[in-house]
Amino acid sequence: MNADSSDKALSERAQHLLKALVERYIRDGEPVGSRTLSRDAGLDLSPASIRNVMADLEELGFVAAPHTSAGRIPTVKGYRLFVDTLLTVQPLAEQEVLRMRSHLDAGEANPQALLMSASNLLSSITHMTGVVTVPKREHIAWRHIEFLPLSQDRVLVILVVNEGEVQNRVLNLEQGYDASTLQQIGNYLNSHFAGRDIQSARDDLLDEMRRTRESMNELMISAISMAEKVFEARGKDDRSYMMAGETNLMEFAELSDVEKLRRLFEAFNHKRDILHLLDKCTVAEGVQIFIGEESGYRVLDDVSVVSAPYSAGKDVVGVLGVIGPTRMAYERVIPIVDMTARLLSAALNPRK
Amino acid sequence: MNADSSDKALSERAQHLLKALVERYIRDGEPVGSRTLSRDAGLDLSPASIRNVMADLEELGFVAAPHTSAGRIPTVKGYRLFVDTLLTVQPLAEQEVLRMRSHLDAGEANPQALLMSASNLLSSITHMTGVVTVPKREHIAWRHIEFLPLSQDRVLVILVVNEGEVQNRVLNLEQGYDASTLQQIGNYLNSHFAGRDIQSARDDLLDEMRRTRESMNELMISAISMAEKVFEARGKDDRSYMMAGETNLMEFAELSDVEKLRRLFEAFNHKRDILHLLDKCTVAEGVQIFIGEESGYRVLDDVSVVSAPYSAGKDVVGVLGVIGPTRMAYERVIPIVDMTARLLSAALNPRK
DNA sequence: GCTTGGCACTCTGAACGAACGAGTGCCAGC
DNA sequence: GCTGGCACTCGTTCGTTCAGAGTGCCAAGC
Repeated sequence: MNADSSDKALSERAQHLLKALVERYIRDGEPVGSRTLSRDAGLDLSPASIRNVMADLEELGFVAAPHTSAGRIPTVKGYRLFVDTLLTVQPLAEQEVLRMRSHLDAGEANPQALLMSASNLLSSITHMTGVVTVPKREHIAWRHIEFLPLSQDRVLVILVVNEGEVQNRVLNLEQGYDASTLQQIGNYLNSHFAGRDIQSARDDLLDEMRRTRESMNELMISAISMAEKVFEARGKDDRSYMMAGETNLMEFAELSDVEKLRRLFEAFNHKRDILHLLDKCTVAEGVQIFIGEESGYRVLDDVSVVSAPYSAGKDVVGVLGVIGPTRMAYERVIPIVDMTARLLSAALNPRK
Repeated sequence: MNADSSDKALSERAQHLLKALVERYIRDGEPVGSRTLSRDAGLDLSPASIRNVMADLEELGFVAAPHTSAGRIPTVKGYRLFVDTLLTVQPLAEQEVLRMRSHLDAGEANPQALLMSASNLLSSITHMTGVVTVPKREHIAWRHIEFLPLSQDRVLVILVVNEGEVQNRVLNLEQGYDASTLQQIGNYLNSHFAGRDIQSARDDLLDEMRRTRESMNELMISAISMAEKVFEARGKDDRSYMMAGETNLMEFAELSDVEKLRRLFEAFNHKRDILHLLDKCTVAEGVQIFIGEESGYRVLDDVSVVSAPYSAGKDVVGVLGVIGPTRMAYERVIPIVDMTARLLSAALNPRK
């Protein structure tokens, strides 16, 4: 009917058949032929009629045939239409939500452990790879800093921020400090900055450093330089993520190429590309999906990413998601990712 | 000559040929035929003679032929003899040692980072997987404990032991404590136990708990219970390891079977088997090698583990090593593992 | 008595073609 | 516009063939 490829004019029937085809392909992983659809789609059409529709769908780029005498498989464009408008999301059973909640709670109040737990949850119930970015907060609240002398010129700095996130680092100094001096520095910093935003604390410190310069007592200079180093350290490995279930991906037939797997796993290790992609999801409202090449990263050509932002308080602070083969059960994965994001947000929310 | 299979009586020539065969096979990865050895082994023998020797070696179980018309490949027993008595270890070049040392030092004084760095070093220069167990010390020195209130019933405990190893954990308590009470508990514990062995500190605490029982003030009881929980936490994830370069293993042709790789990677994640194996190496003097099935763990049937214990001070505290295909360049890997263990020991040694 | 050339034999892997099955595209008829 | 029919196209599988590599064994030679 429509010779040009304006997507709007997809007939009711074509949509229904595309949906049936995608669902079937996701289930079996094999190209779907016209005979199968004739039996399966519930439209009471002969294979020949279906072939006509298929020819249209192929011309419009929604499906493709691996070779002349094979059935059709969805293209990325086909998957996209499917998840955007055709897919019927299966809401999670009450019981399943409870199981997820209990998995996340599990007594572990430590934020790091909580993220790991969420990642594990995602990977275990989807049988794919779960990923959770480390929260990136606009405001990081200074809680406590502590300096411990290790030896003559080495000092251990422990910085606690937010709801009990602990960072530590060993500093090599030119000059030695005794325990009580370090204690004083710590006390000074804590009394001034506890509860405040760490960014502004940093600015204040730098400001003060500039203003008073020489006249400043030596204690303060060391305090600033130490605190500075801690900020730096925090800035660096801030953007990161937790992953779980990487090996799950090795069970999928479409990823049985060792070379592709290697590249994928290396991308997981280097984190950069994955982080860039996930960062894009921060702005989205709810679940966001990248299908195959849509992500724009070569290594992710053969997988899809289903992600959702999560928040702590009012602000979106991170993204979590699932990475799996393009041929995944989206109608199941989407609500799972969505719910995990909600549960994690709830767990991170300072309940009072 | 020797019809029975007593290994002692391997002729000089047989040993020489076995060595040549193993070296050749490690280099090329293909079964080695008699013609090749005739050209290559420098023995000036015809292929026919070599075939005779090969037949003997096969009967004794040192080599095997994948099929009738293929050359021979070493068996596990063959590799074993090779690494035990035939192999000529190539000492590391001075320059290489320096590069390794600088990689390890890299300014990072934090013990955790140091271990990771060693693991990375191993994997990057061998192109295989590096592993370093977290140190298990006989004596863990209590350095500092700190209690921070997070909310009404949640307290963050930070425990510092040894040379700046920081552990933290969030405790959920029935009863609330205010900041100054927590401070007092911390002060009490630190003044009593700083510098002492953590095991004995624990015993003392338990002792004291038993002796004074009711009469004990509430502060102390909470101190003990908190400390106890920290000990527990420490005990649990104590035995662990750092790994690097897992993906390197995916480049080896002999490990191109995705299913095998999956099992191997899952073993890496579960840690249990690998830890058991590595623990065995603690007792060994120097470099210890497990070839294929020798390890006794199915998942490790297709790989070899080259390991060496490392120490801090006088005590052996951990093991590091390399995991790679059975067909690896042992003469190169052995000195690398050995040197890395020495360098790490040196870096961990409290230099004064 | 060890070493060696010769020779028959075995096995793998690649190349080839035939047979088969699945599925398509197209056309003519309803 | 739907449908049955038919020719056609591929991929897969299977058996066959052939070359190559390497062995085992035997008999001759030093």
